[in-house]
Amino acid sequence: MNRSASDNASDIHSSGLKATWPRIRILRLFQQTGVRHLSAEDVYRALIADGEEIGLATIYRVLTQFEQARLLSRHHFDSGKAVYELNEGQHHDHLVCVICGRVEEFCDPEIERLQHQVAERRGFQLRDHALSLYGVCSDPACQARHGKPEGGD
Amino acid sequence: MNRSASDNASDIHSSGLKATWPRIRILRLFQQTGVRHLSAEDVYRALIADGEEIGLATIYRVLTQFEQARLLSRHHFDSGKAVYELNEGQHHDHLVCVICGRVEEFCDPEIERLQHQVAERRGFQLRDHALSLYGVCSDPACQARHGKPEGGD
DNA sequence: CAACTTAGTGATAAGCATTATCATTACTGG
DNA sequence: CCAGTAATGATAATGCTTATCACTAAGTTG
Ligand SMILES: [Mn+2]
Ligand SMILES: [Mn+2]
Ligand SMILES: [Zn+2]
Ligand SMILES: [Zn+2]
Repeated sequence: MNRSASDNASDIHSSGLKATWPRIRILRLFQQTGVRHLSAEDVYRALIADGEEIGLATIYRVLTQFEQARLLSRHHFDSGKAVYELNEGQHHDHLVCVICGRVEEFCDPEIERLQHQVAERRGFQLRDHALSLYGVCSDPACQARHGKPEGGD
Repeated sequence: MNRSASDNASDIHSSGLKATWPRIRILRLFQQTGVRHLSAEDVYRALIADGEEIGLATIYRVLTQFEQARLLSRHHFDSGKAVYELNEGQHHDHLVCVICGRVEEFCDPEIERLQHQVAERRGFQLRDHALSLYGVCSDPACQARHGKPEGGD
């Protein structure tokens, strides 16, 4: 389950990047299956808390490189900051709790199919899509703040 | 089809806001059915080009107020800046051309239904959702830049 | 394994969209 | 028309992200 530092180095190398210590530590952080979705700031804090001395600029640079290398994928939920997660191949979309921020993942093949159908009908060559559902999660503490059903637009 | 300044004033009043000149002009701009989806900067430029002297801060403030009043709705496509459109009641989602930026609207009741189903299964009280499809639109100029099918995440 | 070459790093400045501040202006109700 | 308060506009500040640049270290070569 846990991968070694040299495994990480290989992954980084095969993306055409030097296996530097910051990159190894950042990749390892995403592989340590804790919270899946991390912002640049989250990554920074986690590494600082772990005794590393890595600059925030490096975090941003490496996250961008890892995204281009398809090691990570990026999402923009409503928070205003980008979040990254380990790219493990299978596509999925997200449910985000508007109270506690919890993120759940789902994949609905029928929704995927219908999206392609919509694009095709309009003559669009589909490249990507973003689907996020926002609501109140099943946590009683979140439900307590009475969740009214979907409102607007 | 075209509504008068006093109609605009009524809409603004019934949202509990003073019918000021900047607000009337901003609302009118969205009602002049041209480009539906405008950023704060777009609105600013359009009004300046029309001889108005309205501050950018006012644009931002009024757009936020109009969104809260449900006169406008806001979206975050991949551009990094928020865009607003007239809220005419019926919900819809968006297809965005990654080459020319054109925005087309669609509404697929089946996708909507499946979204609710997903939320329900997870015990989420659905509040809102954002679905945007990104691709190359049917414009030959855009198609010319060979659109590969959907790639990633 | 040592010098070399160049990419990578970290501190910090800059950029960009958006929001806060505050003195001045202008709606609106009376 | 006037008072009172909300709104405006110039500008500073914020928050996230990217650019700059001197210094460091990964990888390579002999
Ligand atoms: Mn995910
Ligand atoms: Mn729209
Ligand atoms: Zn929650
Ligand atoms: Zn196009």
